[in-house]
Amino acid sequence: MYKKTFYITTPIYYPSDKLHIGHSYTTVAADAMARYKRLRGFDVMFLTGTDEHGQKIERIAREKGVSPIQYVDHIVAGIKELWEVMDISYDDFIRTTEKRHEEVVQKIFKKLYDQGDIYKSTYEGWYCTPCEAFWTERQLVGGKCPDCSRDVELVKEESYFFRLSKYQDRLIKHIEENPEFIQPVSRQNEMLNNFLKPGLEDLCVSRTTFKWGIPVSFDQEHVIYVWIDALSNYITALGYLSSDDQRYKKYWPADVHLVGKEIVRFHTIIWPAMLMALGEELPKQVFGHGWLVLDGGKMSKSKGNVVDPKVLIDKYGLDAIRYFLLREVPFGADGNFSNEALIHRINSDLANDLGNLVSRTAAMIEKYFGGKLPQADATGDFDDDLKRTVLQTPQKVNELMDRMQFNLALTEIWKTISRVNKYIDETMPWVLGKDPTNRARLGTVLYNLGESIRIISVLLRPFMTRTPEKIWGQLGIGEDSLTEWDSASKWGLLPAGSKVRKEESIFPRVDVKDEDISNNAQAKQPEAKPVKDTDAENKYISIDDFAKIDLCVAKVLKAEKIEGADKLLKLEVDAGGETRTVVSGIAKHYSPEDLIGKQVILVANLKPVKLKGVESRGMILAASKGEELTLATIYGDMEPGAKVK
RNA sequence: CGCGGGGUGGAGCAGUUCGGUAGCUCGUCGGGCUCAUAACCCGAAGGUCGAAGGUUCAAAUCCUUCCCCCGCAACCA
Repeated sequence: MYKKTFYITTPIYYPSDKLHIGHSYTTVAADAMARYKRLRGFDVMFLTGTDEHGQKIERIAREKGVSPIQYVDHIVAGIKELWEVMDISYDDFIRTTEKRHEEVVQKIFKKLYDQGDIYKSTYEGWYCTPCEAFWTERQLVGGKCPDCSRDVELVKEESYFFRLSKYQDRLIKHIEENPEFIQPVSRQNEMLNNFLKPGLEDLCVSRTTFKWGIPVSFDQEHVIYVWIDALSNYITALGYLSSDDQRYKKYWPADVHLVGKEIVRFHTIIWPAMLMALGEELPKQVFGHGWLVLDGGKMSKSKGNVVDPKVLIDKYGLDAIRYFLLREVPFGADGNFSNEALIHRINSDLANDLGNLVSRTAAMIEKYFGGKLPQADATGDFDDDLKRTVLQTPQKVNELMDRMQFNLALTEIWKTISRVNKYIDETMPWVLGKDPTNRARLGTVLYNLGESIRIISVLLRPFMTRTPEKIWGQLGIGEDSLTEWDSASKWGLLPAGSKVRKEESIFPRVDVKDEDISNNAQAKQPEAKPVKDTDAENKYISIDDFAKIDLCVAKVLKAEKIEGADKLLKLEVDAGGETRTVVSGIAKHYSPEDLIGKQVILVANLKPVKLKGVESRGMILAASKGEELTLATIYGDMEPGAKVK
């Protein structure tokens, strides 16, 4: 039988370090989509992998005293292990160091060269010798290397270029005629206005400054730079230009490339242009999702605030993490990641709503019917409304999943869970249980609960990989016909007489007191930057360094103690047209009423931080020695907001 | 004027396309219930929708100006 195909990819990750929760986010989303499509009957191809070449890997390997391939082998093993732990159902994992990839990349390069889409020219850039890195004019920070802040020199290098500019007009046309191509739409405008309309420059696609890459087959001095090497993974994995291109014929063009918003550009400009040059079809869609941000700031290795998914899974369980990632953030927008939010989701959605629903239902079937699912032959009030709500859910979930709105799909499922919980209160089975004449009605109520839970469990299958089976275990479901996707649209499949057994909670509540809910619980302290300046230079800061600190006069409007903290006061200050909340550790020295109306000095651009659950935006200056402390203030009156320098 | 996103009850968000009772989740308070994981159900309080102007019978929504936050600026999902 012919099945419709569905080809979905994640980016190939750069194995310079362990992956963090952001990579998991992309991959879990792709996995949920792949699972959903499989359940809908598609022949799915789900590809992920690693982008293993480049100067950075070469350098890190050298620092560690191993060969690049040894280094990436090690990291990639860890990545595969992580995907194993996260139940990522990828169909293929491509590594750019594999022969099947390298050979085809060389062919692609040669082909583009032969047809004139790649030409040799010179590349002019700023070179930092110690870092062995090229930078463009715009990348430089104050004319210095953005990595090490040392001087750079202008260097000309022979290089191959791809005629990106040639495809500019066709790209613009394609994007404008295919609104589905770039999702969400906001990214489409960004690409058009920001990059395409102003005009594209030809792209440098080879390097001579490092060796860890795929050599240009006809010019051994050059290795192929990231663009052609990495992006082409989406077709080399399918056997494009190889002796066996069956999978390419079957699955290409991709239905969706799932990418983080920062690489939308490469996937919607460079990659399509390459495909146009090759005369191949373009992917149907590139979906750029947002980021999980931590403490309002981007998660990154250099900031040292990365969250390790494994730690979270060990602590809270895989399905809780998968649920959180897909539920918490509208797919496409940025969202906050915090342990606090995670625990909230686990407790309220998973433990209280879903877990508890399963528990109370199983407990009642055990209690009133000895664990044997009763018949449903005494319908009554609320039944129709319950069934209608439950049976409407699959269609809603389908529609939302087709638009990759994971969070909304889950919201729909949880609305249904809520409806089912309400049904228990409406029908009050514990009251029915007291009067034997109500036995048939009680049985029906419990049957309806069991059947509702079955349908919910089926709908959870794309998102959660362990929980549905746990539920089936408790409801005595063994047959596939009761767990297929389509079975979620049919009422009454669960056979009476099924053996129901209350087992341990599928989602235990997390005791918040035991947890460190601060966002930094999972974050490493940023490593101290190696000192690069000489001692003499370090002793002083420049006027520019000082200028980074934004000090201003602020007037205290409100002050109050913070519950549960003996040193902290919560202050509302007027910082000149702006009211800020600042948490200050001065409660032992000042009482709130002392402070109202006082003028203080505020460090206005200090990174916000949550103290005892209150977000503090800034810091009040004070002088202290030992136990003594006194606030810094202004000599005379000054308007709030006035700069201090 | 580099580009983009955002500023809505205590927290996190929806609503802004095509103006017309400001909605959801969590939290708080009150009530109900006791089958269940101190869970579940019902109700209530709480918002000058970043600021100021303008258009309009009517603005969170349209226009103008401004302020603040975040990100991007040739490979950090």
